[in-house]
Amino acid sequence: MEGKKLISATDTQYSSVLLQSLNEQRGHGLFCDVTVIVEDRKFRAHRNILSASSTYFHQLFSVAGQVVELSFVRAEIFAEILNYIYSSKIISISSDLLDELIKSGQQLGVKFIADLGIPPSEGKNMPSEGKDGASETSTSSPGQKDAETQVPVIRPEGQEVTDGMPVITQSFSLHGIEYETTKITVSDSDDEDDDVIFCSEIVPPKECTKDKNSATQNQPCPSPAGVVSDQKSGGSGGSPHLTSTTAAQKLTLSASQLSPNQTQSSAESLVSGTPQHLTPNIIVLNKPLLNSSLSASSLHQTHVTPTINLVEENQQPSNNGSLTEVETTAVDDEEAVEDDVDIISSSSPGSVSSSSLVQQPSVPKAATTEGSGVQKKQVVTFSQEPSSKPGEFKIKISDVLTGNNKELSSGIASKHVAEGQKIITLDTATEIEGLSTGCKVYANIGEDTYDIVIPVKGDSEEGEAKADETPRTSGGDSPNRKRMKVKHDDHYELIVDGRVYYICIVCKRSYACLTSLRRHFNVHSWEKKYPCRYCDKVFPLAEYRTKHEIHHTGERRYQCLTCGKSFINYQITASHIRSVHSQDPSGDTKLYRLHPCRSLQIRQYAYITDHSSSIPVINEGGIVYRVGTGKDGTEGTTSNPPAKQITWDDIFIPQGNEAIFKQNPSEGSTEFEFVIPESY
DNA sequence: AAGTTCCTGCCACAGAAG
DNA sequence: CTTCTGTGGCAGGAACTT
Repeated sequence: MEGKKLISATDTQYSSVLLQSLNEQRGHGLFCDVTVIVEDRKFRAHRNILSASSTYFHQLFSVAGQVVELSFVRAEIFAEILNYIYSSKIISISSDLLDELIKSGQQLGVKFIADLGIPPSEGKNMPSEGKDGASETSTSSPGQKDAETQVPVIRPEGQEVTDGMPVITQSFSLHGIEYETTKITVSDSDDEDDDVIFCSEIVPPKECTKDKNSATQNQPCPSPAGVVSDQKSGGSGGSPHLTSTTAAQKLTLSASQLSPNQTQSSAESLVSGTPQHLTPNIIVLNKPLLNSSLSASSLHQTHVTPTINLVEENQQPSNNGSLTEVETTAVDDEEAVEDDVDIISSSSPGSVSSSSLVQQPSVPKAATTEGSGVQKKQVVTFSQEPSSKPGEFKIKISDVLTGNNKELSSGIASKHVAEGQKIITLDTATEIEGLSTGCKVYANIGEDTYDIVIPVKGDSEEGEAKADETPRTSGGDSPNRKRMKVKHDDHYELIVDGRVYYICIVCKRSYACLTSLRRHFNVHSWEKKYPCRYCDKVFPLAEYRTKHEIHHTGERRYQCLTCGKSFINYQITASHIRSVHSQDPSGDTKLYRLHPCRSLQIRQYAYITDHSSSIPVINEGGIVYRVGTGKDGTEGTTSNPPAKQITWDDIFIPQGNEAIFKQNPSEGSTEFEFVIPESY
């Protein structure tokens, strides 16, 4: 041993080469495992890279899936940030975007960018907690106000600061900075590679904020989900954030109505939610009645919205906590990870933050509030939905503010702040889902107690947090996984009077049937896409496509038994029966006949996924055709996998790939053997 | 007003797993 | 064979578009 020399070698080029390589991969979409949707653009990237560079993503990916939507940053800005992440450089960015860039950098927890503009001197004092500090000061500092005046410190290259503060130089290199990845201990299993998580922010970009009020009607910020082709934003799916105003979610908006300061506060909290964590928190979920009423527009305000206490069961039963709040005592370690309450949330207050639940007329009688000792979350509100069916009402778990305005919150907030505790405001149930997987959450509404069950990650349904025996096999396709069973983190469950409702984590719609929710969720995730074979439209639901295609084929399956006329769909048929025959089509007697579908093969399990192959193949009813080249509609045999695979780009990207779906039926393409129904 | 699309509970079917 | 899960059609109401 003695005689041997120990040799060390450092490849100084390695990191840069590696980064460059990764960037190239990104450029080609190679190995990208996450899609970040910002406005109407989507960015493919690598989770590892993002999470390593951004505390925000680090946390987000512990719960998010393959698709993430950010609404608090503009695409243009995000592109810059992404470029930085993959190149360590910010190149020639317009100075007027700097403020926004910095702000976004703060929100995303990209230290270098977040720290741009902070004078070195100040920088030194920057809390290592990066985001934390940033968040608190963010609203006031660098980003906004000094905007123009605040010119980032620019120094000659050689003069870099070694204390870790970034300096703007020509090359923008970061020296001496150590990202504290350590603080992020959250990482639990990460694996969730499920569906989609839409992230929005409390303080939306100016433009967005402005319209907030009108947000209900329009989408202030472009939404990705809707993104797709011509489709009308897939209904609700559209943009979960800010927008959705579908009936089911009429309640939303709340956040948007928040007063400036409210918004701000929440903003802070959100921001803080980003990178900081691991602090015992008080989760305050609540929302001022006033606001709620406002927000919900006319709908409910007449009704006084009761305050709900959400109680999250904690390991520690004994929790004093007054009704209003309870602090989350440090949870057991084991669970601590999973619980990081603060983490999460990507949802935005400003965004859709209400959950609606159709409740049965007969509301349960107070199930005893079991949550005796537990962590309580002061929560939110509810509202009765006048327009709903009698007896129905919607539960709204809405935005929360850090205690400043509400009676409750305020008290609490200050109190705990004083105690040095962190008050995390969670807005919407999204957070609940994010933080309490596996925990039971109760919502006490008036006399009644409802359970909110966050399905254990990994095993979707069956509500009751099945203690997650198998922390999910996650992406890791464990061999014994049931038929490609997909893990879904697409919902949480709310149990009302023994009845389970499935709440979409994205838009908060409630469903009585999990299958309905699953089906619905695709409008958010677009995990599967159903392209029309006649035109370039793509649908998130097979049925939509089917109905749409019927219009291409012209088949009229619905026949009026009274006059014999045939119609394309039920609606027209019913309309005809009502107007012409003055009868009620939905009555007991069948007034129409539905002929079997002849032009389209029914029940074809053909859809497309993002998965792999780049060669689109579609298999419909035993016919396999290639849609890529547009040349020959090679027909194959049935047994081929029914997958028509294309990438996100094929769908989302603009006009470029339209060809893919253009089948040009007019050419009499042989691929389609549609039978023109006689009735037509 | 008519037509079209969306939504969601319900149901049946198909295929994989046990 | 049974069970579980995914898938998709249907009804019928609602919202949206033309």
